[in-house]
Amino acid sequence: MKISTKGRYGMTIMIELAKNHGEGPVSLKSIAQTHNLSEHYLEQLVAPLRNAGFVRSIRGAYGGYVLTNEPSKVTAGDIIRVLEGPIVLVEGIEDEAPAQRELWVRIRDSIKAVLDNTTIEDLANHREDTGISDANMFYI
Amino acid sequence: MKISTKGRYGMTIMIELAKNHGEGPVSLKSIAQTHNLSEHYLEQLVAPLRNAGFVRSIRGAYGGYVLTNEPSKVTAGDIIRVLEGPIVLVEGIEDEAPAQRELWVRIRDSIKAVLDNTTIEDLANHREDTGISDANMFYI
DNA sequence: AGCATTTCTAAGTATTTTAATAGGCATTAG
DNA sequence: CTAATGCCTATTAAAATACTTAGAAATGCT
Repeated sequence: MKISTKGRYGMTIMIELAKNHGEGPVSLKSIAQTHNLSEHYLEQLVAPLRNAGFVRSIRGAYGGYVLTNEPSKVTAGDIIRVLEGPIVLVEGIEDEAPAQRELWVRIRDSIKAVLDNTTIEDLANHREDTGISDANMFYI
Repeated sequence: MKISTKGRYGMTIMIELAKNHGEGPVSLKSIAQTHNLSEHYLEQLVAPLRNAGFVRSIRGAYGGYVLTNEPSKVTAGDIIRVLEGPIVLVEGIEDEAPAQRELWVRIRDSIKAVLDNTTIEDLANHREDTGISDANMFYI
C-alpha cells in the first residue's frame, strides 16, 4: 500500500505552483531541477492536471504552468485522485464479507478526511518542522 | 494506492479463525470454499501469519489453524503489517520537502489509528449492515 | 497398516503497474 | 530567428501481483 511517484511528484508540482501563485508561470524544468526529478516524466504527470483543469499552461519561451484556482481551494484529494485514479482501496470490495468491508470503509473514511481537509495552501505555507529523525516514524 | 489480495485474504483467514475461536481448527480448504478463493494461494498467505506467531497450525487430517491469542488482542494492523510488509506510504519520504511530508504524515497517522484500534474481534462480531448500494461509496 | 486429509515448501508464470526514457513537433518571448 | 518551453506518442526495463503447479511431510481414522 503505497502512494506512487505519480501522486508524489504531482503534489510536488502543485505545491511549487502554490508557492509561486500570482507571480507568473513556473516551468517544469525549474521544478525538475529543484527536486532532482526527470523533466520528461513530470510532463506526463502534469498532463492529467491540466486536463482536469487544476493548472493552466503558458507555452513558449519563459512559459510554464500556473494554478487555475486559489491554493486554498485545491485539496490534496483533488490532486491525488487525478493522478492515482479514483482510489479503490480494495478491488471488488462489494464481494467481500461485511465483517471485512467494515475495515476498508473505516480506513477509506479516514484517508478521505485527510485528503479533503488538506489544501495545497496549507502545505505550501508549512513551516520547516523540527526534523523527525526516527526512520521508523515513516512506517504505518 | 491499494490493499492487495495478500492483506485482504489474510484478513479473511483471520476473521474466520476469530469466528471459530475455541471451537477447534479451521482448514484453509473450508475457508477457500466459503469465500471462493484458491486454497493453494491461501497457504502462501498463512505462512507469514504462522511465522509471526498469530496462528498455530495443526497438521494432518482434520487439522487446520487456530488463533494463538484472543481475538480481542489481535488488531487489523498486526495482520496487514505482516502481510503487506511494514507499510511505507511513501518511499524515501525523508528526502521529500517538509511541505509534502506533512501530508504523508497526516495520512499515515490516520490509517495507523484505524489499524491499531480495530481488532479482529470487532470485525468478527460485526453485524450485517444495511447494504451499501452506491458503488461510488467505495472510492476514496 | 493404509488411506484420505491437511499442512508445508519451492518453483514457475502470465499480467499489470511503475517509472521512466526517447524522439520529435508546436508555440512564443526576446 | 532562435532558444526555451509545452505537447504528444511510443517504447521499455524492472518490479510487483496474483496466482498455478508439483510434490513432500505429518496425522487422524478405519
